[in-house]
Amino acid sequence: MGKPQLDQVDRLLLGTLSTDADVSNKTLAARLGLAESTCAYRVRALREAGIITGTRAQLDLALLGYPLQAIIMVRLGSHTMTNVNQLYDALVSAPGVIQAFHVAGADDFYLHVAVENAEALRDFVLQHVTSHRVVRQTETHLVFEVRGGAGVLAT
Amino acid sequence: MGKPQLDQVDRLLLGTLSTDADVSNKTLAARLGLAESTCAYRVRALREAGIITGTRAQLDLALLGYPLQAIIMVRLGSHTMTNVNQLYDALVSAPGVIQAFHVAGADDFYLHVAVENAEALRDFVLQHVTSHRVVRQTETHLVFEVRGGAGVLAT
DNA sequence: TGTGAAATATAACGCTA
DNA sequence: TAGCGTTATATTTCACA
Repeated sequence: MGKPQLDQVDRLLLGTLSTDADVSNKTLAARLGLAESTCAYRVRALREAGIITGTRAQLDLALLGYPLQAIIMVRLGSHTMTNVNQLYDALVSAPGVIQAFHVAGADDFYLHVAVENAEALRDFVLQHVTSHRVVRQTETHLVFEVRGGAGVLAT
Repeated sequence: MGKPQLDQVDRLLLGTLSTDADVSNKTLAARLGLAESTCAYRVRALREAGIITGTRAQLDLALLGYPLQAIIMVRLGSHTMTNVNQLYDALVSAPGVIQAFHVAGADDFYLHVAVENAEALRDFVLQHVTSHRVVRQTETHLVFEVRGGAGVLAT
């Protein structure tokens, strides 16, 4: 499976689906001026090529009762491979974690979390982050707002 | 429209759909032991309540030709409301931006970006970030890996 | 690309607890 | 009020021409 060849139509399809995967094949085809069968075929091909890895429902976290978001920067004291991987596994499975970035630099992980309130945020850090021995330091930054970006297909 | 009352079934539905929104209503109902009509009704209700805001296709950015990801921290020199908002608007519409966080603390924005290579990353910062007068400083951190977290429904 | 048959989704209905 | 099962209608999916 070599590098897939993507034309402009594929990029338009991906751009649309990455914004709204609910569009029916019918309207998707009409929007791009494709035959329905062709459109369905191309979307399926993009899935089989692994370009589209899946689709996810987006949730309103505030309405769900988690109106407070934060980025928690996590710095380790020891960087053996097992330490890093075990902590990573633990962090991504902690309840409230939306995304976990393993990064280069002074910090090792950035955690994007959503919680009920400030108290829950404090408890999260204590229970799921600093409770790990290997964690040397954390820094918690309140998130005012998150916006989805234009993505890589905006050009 | 007050605060919606979510029971355990709703939380299971949301947990499933936020992981894989492609499941058919039929299998979704079977998995939770609901009648198909009930299942469809509840999902629709969650949409109408605004809990489910939409669904998005997830893309494999590396396969798409953007194998390099980074977090760019952006610090402003002036924080008037118009400055902040105008920059925010510009940043989220810059090609390659996956997400933009407006945060509290020394930095103002964290940008999660995906690019073709290191050169493109440099160009992105120069063209779409530091080119704005109001930007005083940036700090770019390479992302080794991103993982989706357990989410808020993991409990 | 177009077509047609099978599968599925949607929405409305009445019935029950 | 919420769940269920059943309809009829619309739509999607898939294999094939």
